[in-house]
Amino acid sequence: MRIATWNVNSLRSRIDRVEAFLQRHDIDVLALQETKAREDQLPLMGLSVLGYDIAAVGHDQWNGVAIISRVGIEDVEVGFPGMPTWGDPAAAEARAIGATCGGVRVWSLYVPNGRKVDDPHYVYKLEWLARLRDAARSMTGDVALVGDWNIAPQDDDVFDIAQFAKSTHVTPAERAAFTGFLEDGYADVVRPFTPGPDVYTYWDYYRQRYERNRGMRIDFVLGNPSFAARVTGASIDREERAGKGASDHAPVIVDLD
DNA sequence: ATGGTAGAGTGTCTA
Repeated sequence: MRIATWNVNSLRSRIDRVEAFLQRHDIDVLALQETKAREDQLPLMGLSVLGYDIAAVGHDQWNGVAIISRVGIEDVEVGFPGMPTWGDPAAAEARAIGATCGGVRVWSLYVPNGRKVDDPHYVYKLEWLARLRDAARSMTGDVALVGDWNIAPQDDDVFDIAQFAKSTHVTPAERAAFTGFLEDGYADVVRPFTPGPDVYTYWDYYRQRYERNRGMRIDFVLGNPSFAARVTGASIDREERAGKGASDHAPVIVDLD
């Protein structure tokens, strides 16, 4: 089985790229973030023609997560138990969706950005991660927590750590939150197959960051022990970020036995 | 400190 995660930065504006990606890589399950679509704007006809079902939670203008699967979508859950809200509850809700696909429990996660370290959104981000960790501890079966974590766990995961001195994504508190999942038995199943430095999953649209490979590694697949034991390979589809009409994130792909 | 780009949708907000 092949599972992927992708911050697509609008599903409707990039549906052609999504369909091409699914076919190019023979994807069974695709977790999406920043779909920027309400549920009533989904599903999209082309996906069902290709044999995929979709489960989604969305919002008018931003956020939005979805899971696309051709191996079934069962026990769909919007949000995880204890997930904090912020501002518009509908927007806050549209950051996590879980489903069992082909026997694997997949969570598509869009971790709050945090904005600035002195912004209340940063506190919200840390609280959100703490509650996710609590929820993840009691998840059973083969579990994958996938998506845009908005954390660069290592200095090598950003193009120039000096430029992030006063920024979110690299603070000790955010990195400790990420490490907490590892302490609980979850593993980054992609990094062993994609050794860095200078291996990224996101490049800002500004200043030709992709062309100069000035990016960040912030999209991860964290698997619990039984999931991780099934992983046979992983890759980052860096080429998907190239050219006109690309998302600012590249898809991350994991193979299971 | 600011601005650069992109997507939601027409007002700015979010990243």
